[in-house]
Amino acid sequence: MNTFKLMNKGQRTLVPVDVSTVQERVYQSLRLGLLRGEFLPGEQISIRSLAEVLGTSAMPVREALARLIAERAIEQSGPRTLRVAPYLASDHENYIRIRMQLEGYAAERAASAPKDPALIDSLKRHNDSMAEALAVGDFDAALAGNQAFHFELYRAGGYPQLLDLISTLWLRTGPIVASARKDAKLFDRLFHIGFRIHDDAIEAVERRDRAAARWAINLDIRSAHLAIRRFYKHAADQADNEGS
Amino acid sequence: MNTFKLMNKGQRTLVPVDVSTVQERVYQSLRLGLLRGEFLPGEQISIRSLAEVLGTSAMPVREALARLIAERAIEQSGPRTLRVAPYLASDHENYIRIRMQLEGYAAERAASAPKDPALIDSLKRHNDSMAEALAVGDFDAALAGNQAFHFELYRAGGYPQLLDLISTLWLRTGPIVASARKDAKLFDRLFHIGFRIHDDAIEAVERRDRAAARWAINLDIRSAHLAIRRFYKHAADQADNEGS
DNA sequence: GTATTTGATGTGTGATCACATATCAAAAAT
DNA sequence: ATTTTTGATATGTGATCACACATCAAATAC
Repeated sequence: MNTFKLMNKGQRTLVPVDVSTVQERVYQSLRLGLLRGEFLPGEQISIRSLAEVLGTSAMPVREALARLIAERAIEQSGPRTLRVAPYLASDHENYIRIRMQLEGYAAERAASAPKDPALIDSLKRHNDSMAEALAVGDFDAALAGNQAFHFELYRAGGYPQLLDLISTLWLRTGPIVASARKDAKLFDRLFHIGFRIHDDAIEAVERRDRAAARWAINLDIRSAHLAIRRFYKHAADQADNEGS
Repeated sequence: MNTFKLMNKGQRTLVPVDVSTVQERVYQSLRLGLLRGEFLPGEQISIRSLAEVLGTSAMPVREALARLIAERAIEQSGPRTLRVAPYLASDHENYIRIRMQLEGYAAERAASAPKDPALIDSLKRHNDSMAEALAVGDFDAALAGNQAFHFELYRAGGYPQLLDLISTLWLRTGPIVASARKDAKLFDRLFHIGFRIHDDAIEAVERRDRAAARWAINLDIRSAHLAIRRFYKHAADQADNEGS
């Protein structure tokens, strides 16, 4: 008669409980939105408006935003105002340097890991999908492909904690990068260069060349940074001209 | 006539508003508690109990904990259970490697910055206060001195964002480090070694020797790590013996 | 005596309300 | 016509309540 109980107890130990709270889904939704550029840098955020759009009450949104504030993806610009972190040239440059340290290290670790043909295949696939998306002008898919490539590589480094830190950095700079799509020509060129650098990175991992892997990723980050800086500088100049 | 308006617009940009909400004070309080070792690794956390102790309602505590969860200082171990991140040897080792990348880089930047006698003085003062605290067996003050030394150094690197990342890493590993105080002998030796390494770091900064600064900080982190690993290994062995 | 059931207690989650205050446009006074 | 005042609206913050569920010990049934 206690057969059932034993069964229950036996399978109870580590069943990955899928308790998906409303707050969690709101959080993931906002996170995705930030990475896909659905929020502009500096854009004001309202708890109640978001709650209405997402079809929940204000409570889960409030908590999800609290988490995003803790990750510095959203900031409190005043006593009663939330906004997406705006673009600030010097801040962004700081983030780029930090990202080079962290992501360069992750790439280095990925290249040090035992050779994994499946990884190489997967990286190539992500990079190709990025190029294909670019060919048809689908910037959303290109961004997703780029992100998938990078995180697949970093995941191979084998540090969940490092991956997590890098994620929050991407979350902070996500809206800034994604907004650059407004200049289609620049965005297109940026990703074409990225595609070639990714190829170098894949080759470096294949050769298990740590230094080359780090170098490639750092070049990728830096070149993207330069393009984005140019974009915002251009936007600022244009705003000045209109203002005068 | 628009003088006032222009002034307002000019100074509006970065006024550091001091709206200290209850939530913020709760958050800072919990943060300090974590860093000072008032919570044990793996300890269960209850919103309502904390609210009672802190003399607030559950609401601010809930939000403060949400932020700490986002920073991975507290984790959700089950559907309805919060706890301080427990000690896990491999996880902690990962954090150590990441800290070496980030804090080593920060030290490097501090050593690259223009020479600043006030900084050197301040570093020496923090390091001495750590040694003095140690001499009278005040581990709380020693921990505080150690922390002050490190963050003073990193602050000199000039990257607020980097400092922020390092802070969250310290928050995650804080309870683990602070708990090691239970082995007074080990803790004492750990800090004595730290004192000497800090001296090397100060000297490196004085000479503006980036490589030496990075090396010293990395040695500091690594040696602390080894001591702490030994502490937890010893504690686990003891628990095994008692269990047999 | 032992195994099962039950019930009290404590947990995080989410909804709803009251509140102080920031913002902005309309109205009033100069 | 310009400046000042005012009032409506929207904001985040915090308190309180209802709820579903997990845990554990006491009570019950075997």
